[in-house]
Amino acid sequence: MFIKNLPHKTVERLSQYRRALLMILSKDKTHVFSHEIAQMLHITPVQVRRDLMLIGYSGNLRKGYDIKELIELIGKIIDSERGQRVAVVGLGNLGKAFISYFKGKRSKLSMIAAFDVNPEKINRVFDGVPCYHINQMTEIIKQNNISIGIITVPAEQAPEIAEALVLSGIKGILNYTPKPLNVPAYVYLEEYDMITSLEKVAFFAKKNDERFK
Amino acid sequence: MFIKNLPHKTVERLSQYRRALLMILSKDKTHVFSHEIAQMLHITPVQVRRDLMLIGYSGNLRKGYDIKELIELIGKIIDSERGQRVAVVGLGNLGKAFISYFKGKRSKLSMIAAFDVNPEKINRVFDGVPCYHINQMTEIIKQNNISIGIITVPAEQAPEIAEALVLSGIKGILNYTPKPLNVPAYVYLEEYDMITSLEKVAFFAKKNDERFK
DNA sequence: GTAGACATGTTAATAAAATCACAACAACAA
DNA sequence: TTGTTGTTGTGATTTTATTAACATGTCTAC
Repeated sequence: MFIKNLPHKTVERLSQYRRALLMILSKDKTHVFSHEIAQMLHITPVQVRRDLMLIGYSGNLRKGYDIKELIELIGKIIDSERGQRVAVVGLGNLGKAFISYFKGKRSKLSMIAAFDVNPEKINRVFDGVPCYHINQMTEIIKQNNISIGIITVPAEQAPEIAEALVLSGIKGILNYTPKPLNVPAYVYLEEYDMITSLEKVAFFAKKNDERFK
Repeated sequence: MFIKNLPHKTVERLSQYRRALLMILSKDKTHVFSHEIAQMLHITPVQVRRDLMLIGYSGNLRKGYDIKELIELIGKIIDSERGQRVAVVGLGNLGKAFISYFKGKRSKLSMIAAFDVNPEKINRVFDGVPCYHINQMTEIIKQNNISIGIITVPAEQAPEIAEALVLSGIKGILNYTPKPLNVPAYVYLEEYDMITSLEKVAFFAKKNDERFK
């Protein structure tokens, strides 16, 4: 399903809507109102309705949105029909954390492999995900048609890893190192840096504190 | 130092500018141009200049910006003069990852404590940070005047932890669980969810792939 | 039926963020 | 002196994201 130019933020929220909806599916409810979704995610009902409008979904005026239908539609939009395979590069604490978080989330994304250089980790399975030596990365990525890579190695190594991923034919990279990466335009890159986030919190916490004093 | 209403994104970038600048301080350079900073972070030079304008810093027309001065000024703006103390709640893989990342970053933020319920972790020190039982959280937070909390516990427990943090007098929370939290307005809350990020990458990777084919 | 309560869907308005475009200026070379 | 180059600083514009406002529709109560 194709919808032209879905805003970045909307894509993020769709992912969250889906998860929230999956959580309430169990509770024998079949429909949900925009204000209920909004409350779960602490955003406004208008925001929810606008997002759903953008993906062309219409709810029932009296009953709200059909939960199952909506979950399915979101899937059609954000998931790739044939699924996408993911690998984590760097099986340190963060790599492990990611795999654990990921586990059990059924979806079109599957975590196929981890890569590391530590001999104690290689050829072992962590939380269902096998770990290989980084030397084998290109080979395994191509073999398994892995299209998304998550970088959780030490910062200095990030650029070479990124380059290798790109050469292996990866389509998207999620970079958790503080080192900004350079990738060609046909590879989608998302970067997140914990320290920046923390400093941001620190700044606004301080500011808030002054304001409310 | 007070500057009214610095945009969120600018605050994030200031943190990154500072880190980038600290990295090049060593290399006997004393000045830097906006396009150099921009290149390091993969943004535009205009963006850099605009941000610096917002914090009221003026460079030298011919030499660029004085690195030391700029680092200092950024510190004056985003750091709290008396420093801020941080605690991690949940010493699982993610909690550990955060502490490791944090280590060695000199700054006005200090990582004071971790909390967990696992007896094997309690009363031990991980990467220089002592771990206590969650029961002691309020007490230790107050004692040490900790003002920022990072939540890395399993999602179900996040709301109660958040509430406890707020009651303990925390001023800012960084929530890594997928559970959206509710906090009073005087507490600054930042949320980040790895799965959402991954799904976003997956979506745009897929889209990019179609577009460039 | 018809008024009231309460949803959705959407256009319009506003706010936040990024970019464009260019004036102003310093150093240098001819 | 005068042009050339390459920079900063910033008003104007554009783009992206959010919020307001309200028309429209459906059920319920009377």
